Amino acid sequence: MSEPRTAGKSEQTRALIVETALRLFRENGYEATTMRAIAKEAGVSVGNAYYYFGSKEELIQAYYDELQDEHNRACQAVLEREQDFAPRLLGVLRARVDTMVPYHAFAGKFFKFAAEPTSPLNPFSSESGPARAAAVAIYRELVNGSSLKIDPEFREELPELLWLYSMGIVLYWVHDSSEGCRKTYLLVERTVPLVNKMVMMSRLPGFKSVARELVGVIRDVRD
Amino acid sequence: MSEPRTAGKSEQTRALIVETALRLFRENGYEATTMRAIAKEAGVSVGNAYYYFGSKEELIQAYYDELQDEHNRACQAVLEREQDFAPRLLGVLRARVDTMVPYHAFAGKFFKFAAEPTSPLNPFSSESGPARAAAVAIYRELVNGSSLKIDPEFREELPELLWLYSMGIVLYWVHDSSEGCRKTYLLVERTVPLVNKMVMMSRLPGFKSVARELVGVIRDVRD
DNA sequence: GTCTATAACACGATAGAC
DNA sequence: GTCTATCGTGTTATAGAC
Repeated sequence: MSEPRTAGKSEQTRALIVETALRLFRENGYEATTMRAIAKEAGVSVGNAYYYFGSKEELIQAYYDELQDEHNRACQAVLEREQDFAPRLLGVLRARVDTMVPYHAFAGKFFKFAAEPTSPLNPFSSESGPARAAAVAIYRELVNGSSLKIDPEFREELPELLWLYSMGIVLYWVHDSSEGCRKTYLLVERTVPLVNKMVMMSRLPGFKSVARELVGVIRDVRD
Repeated sequence: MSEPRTAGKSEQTRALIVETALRLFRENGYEATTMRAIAKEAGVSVGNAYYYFGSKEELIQAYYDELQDEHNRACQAVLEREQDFAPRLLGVLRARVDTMVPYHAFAGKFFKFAAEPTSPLNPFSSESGPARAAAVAIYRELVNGSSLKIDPEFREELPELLWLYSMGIVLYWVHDSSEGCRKTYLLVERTVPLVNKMVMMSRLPGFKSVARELVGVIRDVRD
């Protein structure tokens, strides 16, 4: 019978490799960091690194997971604090940007992989399904915990729409070269009231039909 | 004095390399096609291929340029034929998808580079400035040639907004694995009436302010 | 199952000769 | 402008040790 310690050791090695990789990525950039350097710095062999991670790209998944955890924690605080829809949305999106900002310098290199349809890293892939579901769940909690009075069908789809909106913010952020990503924060602060206004308007007669139609489109083109 | 033929030869070699590369990309995919294979098939040395194109990635630019030309031609036909805003938009977007569909199999590999902020291939880069301006110009002609009665400030920004919308369609298309990209066509057909309706509504009192605010946001966060 | 050590491979890219 | 030779990289293979 093997000790439970064995599994612990394995996890330890895996974690060591990830930490080392992320540190080197941060210090020298993604492309300048070689698998040989990661292995050497972590004190393992190249073969061992490949035993745990099928490719250099796969190391990025660990970074995504870390980001997601961090964002989740930040969101819980926001959603406990705020009651209304707009401040909740603002807080969640600000938290999203906050967690990403420290990695802005090399996020672009990572983002490249997320953009590839065939990559498991892309947020629409089946492999990203659980991560995506977790992210959408935040927006569902955001919506459900607020006193938003809108069409139930629209309310059902709103979390996914908000997640898409957040992906748009991320897309802008990746390309934002302003100091401290000031412009991304500006984009969030200026668009949240707009989104809020449009959501509110969806109740008005004459706009219900637009909202309904929007729901129909989403359901038809969703994978 | 060198003959003008010399410059012609250079252009000839360059064109030969591009043609060969695009053909091989199409036949075997982007990643399976090596620079060695391109050079060999074109009858030049690897070093010579790199003399004309700084990287394998750079060969993709030629493909983009080709797509853009094709789309421009298709759009002229549409814009001569249609007068109203909605059919013009529908025609232009359908043409956009039409020109891309034959390349769907390997477009994803290309798209990856377009997503990288540091790449000259990305549509928001300064190197893409002229191509982007040409693309936005199509939407400007689309708007100006139609009898659309909207706020002048909003009208000024609408072409860029429509271009962004078209980029969203492209983004969806890249990930669309339905036969013949049926779902992308569906997305276009279902969202164009929605966009049209929202643009029309921007005239109504109570929505003018939203449209104005949107214009303000765009101007503030634009690079 | 976890790990080392080293060699080898194919590729993108570059150097330097002609 | 064009070539050949070479480099550095991600990745794989081999051949084992514990």
